[in-house]
Order: sequence, then C-alpha cells, then structure tokens
Amino acid sequence: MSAETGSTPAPSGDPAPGPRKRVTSADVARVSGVSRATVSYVLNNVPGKAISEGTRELVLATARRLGHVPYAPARSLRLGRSNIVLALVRDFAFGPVSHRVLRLLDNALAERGYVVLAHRFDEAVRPLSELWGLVSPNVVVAMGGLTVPEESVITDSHAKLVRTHGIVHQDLAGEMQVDYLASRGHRRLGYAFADAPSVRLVAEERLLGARRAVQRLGLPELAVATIDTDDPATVGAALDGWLATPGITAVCAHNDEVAMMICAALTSRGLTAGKDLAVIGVDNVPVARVSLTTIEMDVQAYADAVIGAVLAAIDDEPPPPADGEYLRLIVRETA
Amino acid sequence: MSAETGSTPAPSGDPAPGPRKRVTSADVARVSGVSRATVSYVLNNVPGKAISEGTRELVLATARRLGHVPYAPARSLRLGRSNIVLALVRDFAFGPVSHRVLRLLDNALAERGYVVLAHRFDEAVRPLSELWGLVSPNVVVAMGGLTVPEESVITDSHAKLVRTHGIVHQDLAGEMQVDYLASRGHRRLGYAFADAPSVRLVAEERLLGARRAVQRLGLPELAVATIDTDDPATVGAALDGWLATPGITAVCAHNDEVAMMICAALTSRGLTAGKDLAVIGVDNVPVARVSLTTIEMDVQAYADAVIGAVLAAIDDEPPPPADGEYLRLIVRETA
DNA sequence: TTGTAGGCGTTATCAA
DNA sequence: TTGATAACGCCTACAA
Repeated sequence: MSAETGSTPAPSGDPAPGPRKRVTSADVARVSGVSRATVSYVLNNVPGKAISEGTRELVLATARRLGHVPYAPARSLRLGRSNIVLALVRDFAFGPVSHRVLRLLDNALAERGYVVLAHRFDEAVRPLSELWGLVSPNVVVAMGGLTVPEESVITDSHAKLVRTHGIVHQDLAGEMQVDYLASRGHRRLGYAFADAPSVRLVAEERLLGARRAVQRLGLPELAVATIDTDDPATVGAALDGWLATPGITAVCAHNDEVAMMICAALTSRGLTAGKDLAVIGVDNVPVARVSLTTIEMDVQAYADAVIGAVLAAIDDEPPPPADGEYLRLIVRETA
Repeated sequence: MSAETGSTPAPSGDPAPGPRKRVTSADVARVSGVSRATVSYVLNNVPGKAISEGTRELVLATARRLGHVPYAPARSLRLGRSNIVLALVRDFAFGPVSHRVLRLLDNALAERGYVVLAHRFDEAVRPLSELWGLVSPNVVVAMGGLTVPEESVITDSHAKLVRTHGIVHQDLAGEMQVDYLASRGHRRLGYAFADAPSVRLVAEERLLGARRAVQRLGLPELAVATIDTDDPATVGAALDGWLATPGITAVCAHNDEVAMMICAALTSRGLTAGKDLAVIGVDNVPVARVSLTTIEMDVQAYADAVIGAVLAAIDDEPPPPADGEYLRLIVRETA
C-alpha cells in the first residue's frame, strides 16, 4: 500500500469518475506482450528502429483501446525540454492583430507537435522567476516589449526567447497617418496617445513616427492628448481641447479603439467624423471596417515572421531576418 | 565519484549561452552540504519537519545564489499533478469580460501557487486528445460552451473540468434589453444576432431571452438580422432592412461591438443613434462608455464564481453553487 | 534534526 | 527485431 503514496487517499466518497489510474506506456506494453521500449518506438515513430508491421499495429491498437495518452511531464523530464511555446502578454486583451498572430502561430506549430499557450503576466502578482516552477516552456514569445530585468529572467531560464516587438515598425504607422492627412490638406493635427501599461511601447513608437513625419513635412507641432480607454472622460476632454484649438482639422488615434471613441464623442456633440473632424486609426479591427480610415497590418506576413523566429528557436538556429512591408493605408469615410 | 562520470558531451561548437546545465535541488544540497531531502523540506516549507534556522537560511541562500528553480515537469511527475489551470477558448479575442475574469482568476490562483494559461483550441487544427500529451493541466476551464464529444475528451483526461457557461444567464441580458426598450415606448424592435462559432452559444441564449421578453410583453416579433462582424456589409444590410421596415424604432445588439458597428453605419447614413434609431448593446466595453446604452456584467461577481469553482476543483471538492445578480442596465445616449 | 532510498512515466543506450 | 536497464529532477516514508 505504500506504493500508493503519491496518489490522493481517495476521499471516502468518490463516486464520480475521478482521478482514475493513469494508463502508462508500460500498461500498453504489458497488455500487448512486448517491452516498454518497443511501445516507445512505435508510438514515437522512431526512424532508426525497424518494427515488424504486426507488432506495430498491435501496439497502436492496444494503446487506442486502453486510452493511453503520453504523459507530458514524464516526457519533458526525460527529454529535458517541453513542447510548449509560451506567449507572454501583459493583458489578455492584447489586440486583435496579436490574437490573429497567435492563432496562426499555433496552427503552424501544431504540425510540429508544439502548442501555444498564452499567459498574462504581471510582476506584481507573480514574479516571472516563479513561473518556471509552474510551467517549463521550450520557447517564450514576448508579445510586446519587455523591461531589461524581465528579459534577463527569461534568458536565465532554460527557455529560448523570441521577441515580437520590433518586427513591425510601429513608428511607420504614425508616419503613414500624418503623411496621409497632410496629403489631404490637413496642416494642424491632433494626436490621441493611449496611456496603458500594456501598450506603452507601441504607443510611444507610433507617436514618435507621427512626430517625425510632422517635422519632416514642416507642419506645426502635434496637439497630443492622452487617452485612458477605461475613462471616457479623457476622450471628451481631448476632443474638446482639439475643437477649441483653431486650425486643428484632423486627429491621429493610437488605434481603432481610440479612434472609435473619438467618433462616438463627436456624434455626442452633434458632429460627424470625416466632416467636422478627420479621424484616422490603426489596426483595421472589425468595428472599424464600417467607416473608419485606418492603417492595416499584413497579419499573415507578420505572423510568418514570428513563426519563422519560433521555429528557428525550437531548432536552436539563429533567427531569420524579419523585414517586410507590413502596413497599408485604408481610406474610408472618416478621413 | 562514479557520479561524476556523467561527462557532459559538450557539443564541439557551443559558444552561445545555450542550454546550460540545469541547477537541480541536488546541486543545492551538495553545495550546502546537506541532504536532498533537507533541501526539499526547506524549499517547500514542509510543515511537519523542523529544520534548524541555520540550515534553512543556508539552503535558501545557496538556492538563490546558484539560481535554482524547481523544474516543473519533475515536480509534476512526482506529484502526479501539475499546478496549471488551462483556460480553453475558441478565440483569443474571447471578449473583454472573459479577459478580465481570467485576470482575476490568475490573481487569485497565484496565492495558491497555480497559474492560468490560455489555449485557443480548434479540433480542426489539433484534436483535443492530443493536447494532453503536450500539457497536463490540473484543471481545465472551458470558456464558453463545449460540444458533447469535447466534454468527454476532457473528462477522459485526468484534468478536472470547470464550465463557465451557465454561470451568467445570458438570456437575461436579452430580456433586459427588450424590457428597457419597451419601457421607453418602443414596440417594434430589431435584433442584431452575431454569427460566429466562438460566440454562438452565448448569442443564441441572448436572442432567446429577447424573444421571451417580446412574447411576454405582447410586442410584435423581433426583426432578427444576422451580423458577421468580419463583414461590414452585413451591418449595412441589416440596418437598411430595419430602416425600411415601418415601425422599427430600436435595435438590440448581441454585444457592444455589434452595437458600435450599427452606430457607425447610422452615422454613415447621416443618422444618429438614439435619435433616429435607439441602439442598445451588452458588455460595457471601453469604447461603449462614451455614449452607448448597454448591459453591464458584474465582472467581479462572475469572476468570484469562477474562482470558487476552480478552487473547489483543485481541492477535489464539489463545486459551490453559483447564483447571483450579474447584470445591470446602463443608460447613456443611444437608447 | 537530517539522511537514505525508491519511484513517478518516458526515452536512449546497450545488449541479445 | 526486440528487451532490459538507467537516468531525467523531485518528493516523501522511513530510518537514524
């Protein structure tokens, strides 16, 4: 009975099909009448070993019949690595573009036998270093930027690190916004800057690009207002500020969500986006597709770059170069 | 000494700070000059054992100095269970409410030493049964409904299953929408039904509730239009249909995103939500907070229910009852 | 108060 | 073509 130690002492009442005994590969071997090694060879399709077709099918059938599922922790322990790709995000609402990238990444990795799991991390809740005692990923994909200490914690772990930040040059989005508005004759521009920790790096890059374009074109300085998407009052205040400033005829928004909030605030004031004030976003989210002028990202190309980097990391190869054209202007009604 | 003959093969060329040797608890024991058991007792704060303060601090200091991190797979293998709570979602864009619930869940679980990981599953990409060979969760939280075969695959695994579907009575949201609009004198109502696999169950429940309210109040049947949020044309078509139907003065939307798309389409036509057509959503997402009338969910209460269910599952206890008032009407400008 | 020993499920190595 | 065995890192009953 001491052999049963590890397992739950079976709380007196357990009629539910609770923690049944795990079906191990040893069970499959025993029932099949072969050795554990043979089972392993068959289940893993080991190339070198030649297994007779009869044995192979017998093992496969037995495994299926008994409902054997390889046990991930044991496998990881033996191999010294897992098949988990952990996507670190600061917020589960990490943006429609990243959502789609992760979907495509998981699709691509499924063929290789890897899986993408997402974790929302917050050093205040659980230090990153504690994470490795709970999950042991093969590759960590940092969605969005990391601080230097965060990076080093990951580097110190045994996982390889892939950064998505930097693949898409977010500053170009800001530049494209300004360039387009300027081409339509707008001279004095407002800028709606998003203030949330989870998007800070991206937000700063976009603003930087917009400022650069303004300078390059010799336009007056941007009228930057900070928006907290959780507080609609900041949108109203920003809008009223722009409307009160003579000459401002257009606004660049950090993204489509902010842009839509501005549009809604305009409507509240009996004004119309695209008529009384030009508004341009970034992302081309579904809700934008009705009428918002925006900057679209080539998600497939972006995802391909991420996929390439992750596959290289898995194979312990140097990351492939990730350059390409990812951004495209979409003109609709609001600007 | 034979222990030292392990002879790490040291692949000829390995200049990169690649897969360094893992620091094991045995290393900590050896360097500290104590047994492996002692290290384990100290690191896990085992209550029964009394460890001298000196030993305790020595071990802790050594572990920190060597950078020892307990290795999750080994721990899971020994214990027969992991500390992973896997949230299954059909789409990473699984809604702002669920995003917040997962955040609160992870916060609550951090204290217990568990972690929440999210996985976007799609049977067409990777059968659920394959997942258990890649990750071995202690608890699976199904965000949104599951099909019967999906449920049984999870039940067959060794993970416990927690369902979030059913905690919040989504049909009540539909009822509240209709009740409110009726109270404002609207008689003939449109309904914007969302057509996406990832929200189907919720969408059907909300529509069901709306229909029930219409019947109860003796109003004419709902003019239901199906919206595909990825295709703005469906929004325009739906709106034109309602506008062309005499007597329709208000529309219930499946959620705020759909509602915002309708508002944008109204603006495109020179009309205004709340004036030319009443619009009401569900969710109270940030972008709605500017002017959209909507139904808000008490996310904290919802999350508390989920947290309770997950903690019970971890402790192998029966799930606590999850009843409560989760929904609240928020009146703004659009209805 | 601390140490010893055994085993969790899997896979690689070696032998048959 | 297949089988026996050791090892991955950790935890814990039992012995000292």
